[in-house]
Amino acid sequence: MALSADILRGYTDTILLKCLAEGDSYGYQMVRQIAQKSGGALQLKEPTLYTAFRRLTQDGLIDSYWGDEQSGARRRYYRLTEKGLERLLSDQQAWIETRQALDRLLLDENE
Amino acid sequence: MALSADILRGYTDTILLKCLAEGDSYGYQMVRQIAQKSGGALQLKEPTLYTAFRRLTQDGLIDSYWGDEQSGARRRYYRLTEKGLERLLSDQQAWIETRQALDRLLLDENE
DNA sequence: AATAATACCTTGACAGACGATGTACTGTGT
DNA sequence: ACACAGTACATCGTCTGTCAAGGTATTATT
Repeated sequence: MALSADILRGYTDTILLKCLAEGDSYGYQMVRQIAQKSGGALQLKEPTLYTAFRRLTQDGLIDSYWGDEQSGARRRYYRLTEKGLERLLSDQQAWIETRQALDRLLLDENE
Repeated sequence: MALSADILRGYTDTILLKCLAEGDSYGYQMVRQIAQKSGGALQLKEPTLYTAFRRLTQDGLIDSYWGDEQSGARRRYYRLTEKGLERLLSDQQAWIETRQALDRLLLDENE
């Protein structure tokens, strides 16, 4: 099973924030972390990823710095800001409420 | 709390199918039914609604007929088709899996 | 020397949600 | 009789997020 784009729309930002809450990371790695965590269900596409990074940076929810790799390609690391953490917490709460509302709207009463 | 647009994107169709699975209905009433069921969290907007009706009709998931109101404004009733019911069932299953994946991606392990 | 993998990034097209707006009829208060 | 709110239908144009396709550069493998 793969999660469709539209279904995820609106959650990518939160998914990225949560990912960074577990430690600084960089684009390519985050794609893999998220794929793994979702059991392969969510394969974030690169344009989606970098669009989100730009959005989150502009909103001051994350910032970034270049890693000093001795070998291999350069990496831009992203870091959660204080404001980003606050956003994450409120997004998590919103998810819990959304989940409950959608359960009521989509499923039968007795399940 | 109000569900934001992007969060719902991709679910409106399923929400409408589920609503019709409980009996034929018409636009205006469905908006109210859904608002009530979600505890006011989801106020479907009319352009969203009619765009969805067109989409679902085109896909053969619903069809419609004019009611014969003795008084009051005319109403276009919508009805779930066989194909629509099948889609609803698979959408419900998809939601359960999406919910689980998002739980893993958005929340901490111990909750 | 060619290929795959890692790692970054952008452009352009597409689809869904919705603010604004419009039509038409009914019911209510004055 | 008339204004106004409510019911009920519908569309246009804008905005936003996603992604297929494409591009650059470095390192590892064959």
